[in-house]
Amino acid sequence: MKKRYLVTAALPYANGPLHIGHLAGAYLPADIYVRYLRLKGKDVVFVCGSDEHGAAITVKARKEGTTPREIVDKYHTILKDTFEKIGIAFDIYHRTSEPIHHATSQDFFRKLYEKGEFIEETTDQYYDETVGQFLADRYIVGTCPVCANPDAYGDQCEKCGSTLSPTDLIHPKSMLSGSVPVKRPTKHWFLRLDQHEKWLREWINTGKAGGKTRHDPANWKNHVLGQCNSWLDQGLQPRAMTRDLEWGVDVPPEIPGSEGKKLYVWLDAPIGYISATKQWALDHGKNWELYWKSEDTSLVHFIGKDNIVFHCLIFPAILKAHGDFILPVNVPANQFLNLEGRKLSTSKNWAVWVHEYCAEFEGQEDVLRYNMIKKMPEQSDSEFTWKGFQETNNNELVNNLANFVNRVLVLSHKFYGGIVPSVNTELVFKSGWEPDKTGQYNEELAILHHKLEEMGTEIEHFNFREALRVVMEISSAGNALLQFNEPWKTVNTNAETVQVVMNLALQYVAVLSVAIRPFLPFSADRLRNMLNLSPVRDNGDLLDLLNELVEGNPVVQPNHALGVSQHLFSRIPDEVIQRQIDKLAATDSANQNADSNEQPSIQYTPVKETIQYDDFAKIDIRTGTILSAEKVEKSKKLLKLEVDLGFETRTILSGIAEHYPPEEVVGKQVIVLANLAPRMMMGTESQGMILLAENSEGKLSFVSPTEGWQNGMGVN
RNA sequence: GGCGCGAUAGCUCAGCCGGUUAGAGCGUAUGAUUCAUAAUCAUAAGGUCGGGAGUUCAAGUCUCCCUCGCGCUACCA
Repeated sequence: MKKRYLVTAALPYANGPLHIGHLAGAYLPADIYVRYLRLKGKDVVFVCGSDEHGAAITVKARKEGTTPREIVDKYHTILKDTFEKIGIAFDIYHRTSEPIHHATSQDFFRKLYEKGEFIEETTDQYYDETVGQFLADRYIVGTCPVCANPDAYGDQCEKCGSTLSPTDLIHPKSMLSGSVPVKRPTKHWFLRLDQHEKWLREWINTGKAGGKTRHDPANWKNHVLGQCNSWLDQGLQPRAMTRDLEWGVDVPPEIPGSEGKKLYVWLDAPIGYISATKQWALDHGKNWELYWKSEDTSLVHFIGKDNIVFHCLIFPAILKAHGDFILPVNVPANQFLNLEGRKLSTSKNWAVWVHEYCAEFEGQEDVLRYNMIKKMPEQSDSEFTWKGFQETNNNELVNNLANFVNRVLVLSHKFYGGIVPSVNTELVFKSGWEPDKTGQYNEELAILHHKLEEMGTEIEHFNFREALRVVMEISSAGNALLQFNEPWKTVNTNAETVQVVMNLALQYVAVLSVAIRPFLPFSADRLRNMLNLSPVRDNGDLLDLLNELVEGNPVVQPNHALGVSQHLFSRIPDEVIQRQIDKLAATDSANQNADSNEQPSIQYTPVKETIQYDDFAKIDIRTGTILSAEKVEKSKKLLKLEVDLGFETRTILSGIAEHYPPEEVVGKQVIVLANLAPRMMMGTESQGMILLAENSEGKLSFVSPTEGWQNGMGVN
């Protein structure tokens, strides 16, 4: 194990609140890991913060008639507050709008620039001529080519979730002015990822970089390695590190051509981890560089699977390009959590919002945490259901854990007036670990020690579900210990043995009060209080506990006066669950209403700029007949058509494969744009364009003369 | 279309470099028990390991093909 740890959790984007998918994906595993390390007395810093830049925030601000600043302030506050309420124990929750972050990322950019890590490249981007501005992907709306949603953004369709690029949109429109954007060249700085491919490949697959072993790939998750290699095998391309944006970190002004350019999220967000660490160090009189530049530090990024290549390839490349920084030792990305059989969706409001949960289930934060851990999508996507939430709470937290604690405390008060009995360690009794096993006091403490170590090993390997299961085993064994020995029956006939059993049961409870701390921090505190023990300190308390147990020493001493038992967890009745299920159903029907309301209001695209007859006269449109059609290999949308124009036969590629099977279009008479410059697509030259009518849902229909017509005739 | 990951008991998931009758938790059934929030404990039933072919003395575990889910990514005049 390394000397110190720096743990990061993905920066949540400050344009919406936190839902359970975020929690189960990144924040909870990170929190458990960090709390565990602290319990083991490790030097660990846990950083996170709001990601507050980018076009989506400006778009949202524009929509709501407010400023980006107000948007990020609002959500930063909600996010920070939610994390606190649900017990995610960051050392610092920072934000990327802070000056220290702007300075840090500019320094980073400057360094890479000076080292010649960038190439400048000019590309065509959509530009809005009426407002004189380049358009970010999110500033362009149009019809989604997949689901025909007329309000899809240039980077993503929020209705069907497809990832898009602005050129995918069927009728692109600028969100700023409503005008049709034009393509215009713009210069940006690209990181030479291609030059980093070789060492990244070695580092990912062998753990070696710069001749030193940095990590063991066997400890990385399959899907993480798989996705990285998928990218590496396809060849890394230079990646733009800047954008034409209005809301973000400026490219350092002394760099020529920097006006109007902002750092792209690839740089901005991960450097947020660094600036957060800097701010934390300032606040606590520490040296941030120890955590980012010392080989003794273990850097771990907790993220969701959508962020894998970014944290495993791009950010490491950036760190390496800079030269002074360490690389992550693991990136334990989780998969996705579904809700009641469907993907979580912020825009469809298909989610359980953590801040709402905290308000509606006050004091039951740990119940959500417990469920999230049980359903953590560690290896594959998983599913949260309210019914399952209720069942795990009632069956495991109430019936098993809380009940065990309660019966031990109640019996202790009943038998000994709440004073921990002393023990004769020579006596034997029935062990709770398996039926018919004989127990002995010190042996049982050793088993507890072993279980805690097992829990720790699982956490260190990012197997949080398994770790939690091990903890619950202690509670089950405790219940069995009572069951087998039946102290309520034998307290008078075999008082001495009952004292040993009850004392041991209290040791179980005390061990649990520490063991559950990383998972259920609020309950751990309550339990300590019930035991009348000081709260667990996040500073080596587990280490101390392990040391005592291995020596055969009890962790609650004889004669210690216990506190009063309260219920650690309460049963959740059907009505409460039903209310949540109804709430989701209401969301569902609201969505459906919204859908059906949209149907009648067809959005007509605005008529294009007026042209002169001469412009039209340049266009040569002819009648033609499709002779043959076949699917273009490796393409989803393209059909390769042979079209008879009378005077000649043309090969034309047309993006209609999703609308028409090839056999259905053969023989159809069509209208062809005949003097369009030929263009190579998928290795074939397309010599024209078939004209099709398109409706508001993106469906296509051939246009042809109403009567049979000769081929090659003009259309005017 | 390409690539990656996944598909194992009713449910949620473990199964490392192939090796005895495939595991856990929850649920279910039966029995025991009553200190405890009708909680607990024991025992049992339940799987042709997504489908098909192959390699091997031996395959959930390796290879190939197919189906489904999820993610990344390409083409879209």
